[in-house]
Amino acid sequence: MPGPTIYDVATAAGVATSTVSRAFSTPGRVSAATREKVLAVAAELGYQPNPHARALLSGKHHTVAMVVSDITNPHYFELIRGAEMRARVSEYTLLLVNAEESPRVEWEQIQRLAPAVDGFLLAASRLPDENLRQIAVQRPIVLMSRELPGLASVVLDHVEGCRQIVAHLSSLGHRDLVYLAGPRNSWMAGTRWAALKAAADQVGLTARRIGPFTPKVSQGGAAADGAVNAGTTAVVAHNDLLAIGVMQRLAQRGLRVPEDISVVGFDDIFAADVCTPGLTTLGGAHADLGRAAVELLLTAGTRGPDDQPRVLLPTELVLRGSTGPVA
Amino acid sequence: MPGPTIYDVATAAGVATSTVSRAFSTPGRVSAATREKVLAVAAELGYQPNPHARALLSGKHHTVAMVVSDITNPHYFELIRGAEMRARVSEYTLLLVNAEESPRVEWEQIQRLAPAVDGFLLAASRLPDENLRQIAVQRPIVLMSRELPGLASVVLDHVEGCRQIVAHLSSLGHRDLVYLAGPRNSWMAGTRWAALKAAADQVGLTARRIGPFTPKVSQGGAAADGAVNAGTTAVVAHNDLLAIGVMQRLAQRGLRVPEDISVVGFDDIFAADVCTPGLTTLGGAHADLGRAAVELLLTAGTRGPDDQPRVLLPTELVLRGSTGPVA
DNA sequence: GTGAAAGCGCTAACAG
DNA sequence: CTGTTAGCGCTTTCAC
Repeated sequence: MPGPTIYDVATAAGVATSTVSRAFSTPGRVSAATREKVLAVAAELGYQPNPHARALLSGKHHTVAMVVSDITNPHYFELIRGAEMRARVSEYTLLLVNAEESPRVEWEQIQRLAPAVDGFLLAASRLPDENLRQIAVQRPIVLMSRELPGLASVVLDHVEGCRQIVAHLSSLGHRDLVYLAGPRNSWMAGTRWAALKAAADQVGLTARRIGPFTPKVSQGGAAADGAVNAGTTAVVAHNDLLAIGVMQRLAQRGLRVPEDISVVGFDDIFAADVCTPGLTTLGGAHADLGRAAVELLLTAGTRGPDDQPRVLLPTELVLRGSTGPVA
Repeated sequence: MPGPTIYDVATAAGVATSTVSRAFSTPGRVSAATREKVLAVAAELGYQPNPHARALLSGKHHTVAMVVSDITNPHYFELIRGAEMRARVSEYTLLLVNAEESPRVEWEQIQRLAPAVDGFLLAASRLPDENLRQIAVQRPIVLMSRELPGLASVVLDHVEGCRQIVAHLSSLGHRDLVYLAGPRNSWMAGTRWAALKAAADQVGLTARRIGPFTPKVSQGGAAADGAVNAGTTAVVAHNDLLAIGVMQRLAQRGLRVPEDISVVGFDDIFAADVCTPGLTTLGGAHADLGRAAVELLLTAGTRGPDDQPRVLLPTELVLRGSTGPVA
C-alpha cells in the first residue's frame, strides 16, 4: 500500500537517492541521460513524491486552509470556488474548514492546522481582533469580508455599494429605509449599516436599523413583520437569504413587492435571479474575492507587516423587480 | 516562525522527547505528574504537534480528499457540506479538489495527492471505470453519485425516484415525457434515463430522450426548444439548473408552465423553491450523501475488496407548481 | 555529475 | 515509568 519511495527508484535505476531527488527537484543538476532514466523508472514504478516528507524539511506545504464561518451559507460557495480555482493554478491544495459560527471552533481548528499549512484564508471570521493578530504572527493570513488594520484583507467596496443602493431608492421617491441587521459579531453587518446610514444622511433620507437577525430565509418572517411595523417603504436586508424570506412573508401578508414595499438584498446569490419578483441586490464578483485572497496569501512572503494590502473589489447593484417607485 | 518542537518542550520540561510524545499520544503511559508538567510547558510554549512528521511515520494523515467533477455546480455544494461536517466530527481534514470536468485533471490531482491522504471521495467522477479500479488499489475510495461493482459508493435511489416521477406525471394525465439528457460521460445521466424509461414502459407512457445538454441554466434555451419541437406535455430535465433554464425559455416563448407543459428537475437545489412556478424536482438528503461517503471512507479498513458497500439513500419527489394536469 | 550521510519532527521499539 | 535510539521519505550539504 505505501507506494514506492526514492529508495525503490534509486535501486531500480542504479543510482543514489540523492540523484533521484535531484532529477525531480533540480533537473538542471543531473546529466540528461540519468535524468531520463530516473524519470522513466519512476514512471514505471508509479512513484509519487511524498508531500509530507517534503514538507517536513522544507517547511513549505503547498497547502492553504480556508476557514469559513458558516459553510451552510450558499454565498460562501462562490468564495470557496474562486479560492479553489486560484490555488489550483499554483498547484496549491485547498483545505476547507467549517467554523460553524463558533469562535472557539474556529480558533481550535486554526491552531491545529497551523503547523501543516502555508497560510490561512479567514472568511467572515467571528474571532476577536486580538486573536486574529495572534494568528498572524504564526502564519500569513488573509481576511475575507472583514478588515483589520495591519492585516491583509479582501472585501467588496460596501461604502460605494451602499451609496448606490441609497441613490437608487432615493431616485424612486423613497424617503426612508429600514436595515434588517445581520448578526452582532459580524463585521460585515456593522459595515453595511454604517455605510447605509452615512449614505442616507448625505441625501437626506431617514435610515433605521432593526434586528439583529440570523440571516436565513426562516428569519425573514420576523424581519418582515418588524419592517412592516416600523412603517417603511423600503427595506434593505442583511443578505439575499433574509431578503427572500422577507419577500415570502410579505406575499403571505398580502403586501405587494415593490408596489407596497421595496426590498434590497446583498450578495446576488443565484436564487436572487429566479425568485419572483427578481431581487434587487448588491452583488460583486465573489469568486474574484476568493481568487484575490489566495493571490495575496501566496505572495505574502514578499511584504512586511507594515504594508499589508487591503484589496477593495467593486460591487455592482443589480436592479431587478423587487424595487420600484414609492406609491 | 517554525513553532516549537518536542525537543524544545523536552528541554524546557527536563524530560526526554519520547516522554513528551507519549504525554500527547498515549497519556496513560506517563505518570500523572510528568504529564501535567509536559502539557503545561507545551501550552506555555505554544507547542503544536507537526502533522507532517506524524503522518510521515504513521502513514495516517487524518485527511480525506474530495474530488468534485465541477465545483461550479451548486448542487455539489451540499455534498461538500455534508462531507466536511462528517469529517470534522472525526477530526479529519477535508481537502477540496476541483476536476473541472476534465478526466485528465482529475487523474493527475488524484495521483498527486494519493501519498498524502487517507482516501478519496470521488463525486460524479468522469474517469473511466478502469481508472477508478486502479485508484482503488492504491487508496480507499468512495464514489458519490456513481456506481461501479466492487467499489464503495453512495447514491440516491433513482430507480424508485424516477418511478415516482413517472407515476406523478401519469396521474396528471400525461401520456409521454421527454428527458433532457445530461453529459455523455455522466454516469448519472445514463442512470436517470434508464430508470425513467423503465418506469415509463411499465405504466405505458412514452419516453423519449433528447440531448445531451450541458446541465446549466444557459443551456435551458436549446433544451426547451428541443422539447417543444418534440411536441410533448412533460419534460424531465437532467438537473434543476437545466430545468430552470427551460422554464425561463418557455416563459419567453409565451408557453405556460404547467398549463402547456410540465417541468421536472433533479437535485432540489435552493433555487427550485423560489423560482416561479416552484420547480417539481427529485430531491434527497444530499448532505447525508456527503456524510455517508465520509463514514464509509473512514471505516474502509474494516472491509475486504469483496464486500464494498453500496449505499442507496432515498429520494423524495418534491411537488411544486411546475407540474400540473395535462390540458 | 554523483554518492554518502545528516537531519526535518515525531513515534515506536528496546532498554533500564 | 522514562530515556535512548533508530528510522518514516525526502532534500541538502559535503565530498569525491
